Amino acid sequence: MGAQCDFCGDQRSMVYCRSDAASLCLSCDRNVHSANALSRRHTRTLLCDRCTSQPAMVRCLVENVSLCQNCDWNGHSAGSEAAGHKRQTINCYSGCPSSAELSRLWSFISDIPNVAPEPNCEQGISMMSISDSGVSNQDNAAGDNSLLDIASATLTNDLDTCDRVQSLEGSSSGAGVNLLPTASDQIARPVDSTTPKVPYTPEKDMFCKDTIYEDFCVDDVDLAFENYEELFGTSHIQTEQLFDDAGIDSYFEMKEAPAGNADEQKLVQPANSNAVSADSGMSNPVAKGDSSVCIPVRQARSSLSLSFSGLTGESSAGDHQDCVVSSVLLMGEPPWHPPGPEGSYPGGSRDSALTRYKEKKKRRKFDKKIRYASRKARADVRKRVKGRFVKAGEAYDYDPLCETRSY
DNA sequence: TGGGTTCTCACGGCCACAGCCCGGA
DNA sequence: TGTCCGGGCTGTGGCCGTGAGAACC
Repeated sequence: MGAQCDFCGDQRSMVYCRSDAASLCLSCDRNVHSANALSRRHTRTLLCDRCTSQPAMVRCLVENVSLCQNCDWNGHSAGSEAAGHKRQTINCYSGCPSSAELSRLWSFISDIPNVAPEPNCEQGISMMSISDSGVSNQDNAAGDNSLLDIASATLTNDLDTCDRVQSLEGSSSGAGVNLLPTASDQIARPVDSTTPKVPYTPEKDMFCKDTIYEDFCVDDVDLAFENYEELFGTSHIQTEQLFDDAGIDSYFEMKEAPAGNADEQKLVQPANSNAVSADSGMSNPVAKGDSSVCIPVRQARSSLSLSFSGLTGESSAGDHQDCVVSSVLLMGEPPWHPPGPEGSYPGGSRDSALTRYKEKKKRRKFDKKIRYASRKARADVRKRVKGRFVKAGEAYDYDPLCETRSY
């Protein structure tokens, strides 16, 4: 480390905020991200110990350093001495966690500075959400129905996932490149503050212990799907196209197909693209509690890579590293898929599901990519008259902040 | 079956202004 | 060659007007 905090310029920076593209010390992190509800939603993670400029994705347990994707790959490439180093993924968080909470989140960090609770951040840890992608010290409270838990569970039910984990443990490039855990399915997955905290059992993720899918809650998934949209910018356009290509109806038709084995389901899937096959992964019965049927992770992964191909040059490595999509695509069920035995639609619920989907799609702006978050933030709070911006200090009929009128 | 009316939806323009971009000093 | 300055341009969200298409009579 050694980089100074971008905010105060005084303290050593420790965390990286992708939304702000800033390295911050913990104190400034709390100050900056307790300012308002929007800033509290920024997901942060540790700073890479090696380059001190990128968000860390994994923790090398041997070298005891946090590494970003590039440094990880560079340092643990096949053939290198460190290729076999055991690594753990590093959690993201949002909200305003205290130093104690961060200590629990990052147990491997011994020198977390003490940070006083932020009075503006009334909920503390309850406000905080942890993006669990591999490591946490929290016990896995059974029944905590978190999306990420489900995502992890989905992975852990797949033998391929074991391969994946092993590949993470071993070489990060070269011969193992095909099995290389993409940023999308390997690393920290930010979660909106509204998403429940994620309990975690390290053994579960790292060693593919059995996991069950009880308490799968569609509401959680809905939340996550919103997050996915919110966080993903461009790449979700692919997702829309994905649905558009196959058509949402085709998806529901697929879901209504006789609940046979996976092969039968494959037969009724639209087979026009790999992207659609990602859908097939999403419709996999894994989340129904059938641990005997697993998502073909390699298939899903290849689909993921297609999805990510939509990232433009403007997308930073961090965009890849956010990879909420992994949570969504790998979690076994589409976000609007209702819970219930066999995942079937009771009479009439198909229409409601379709309606919900359409409403969500309507709310979304798939074709819009925010290029300048600062401008968006300003526009979000700018006063208007009949939708038009007004000069500062002039009469307005709409204030996004308080929805009051000046006259 | 064709014409008229109504409704829904999509799209673009408008507004202010911070910050980006780029040319010139 | 690098830095600074200033002017022009860009992009942001909500509302409204307009046109296209669907639905109905």
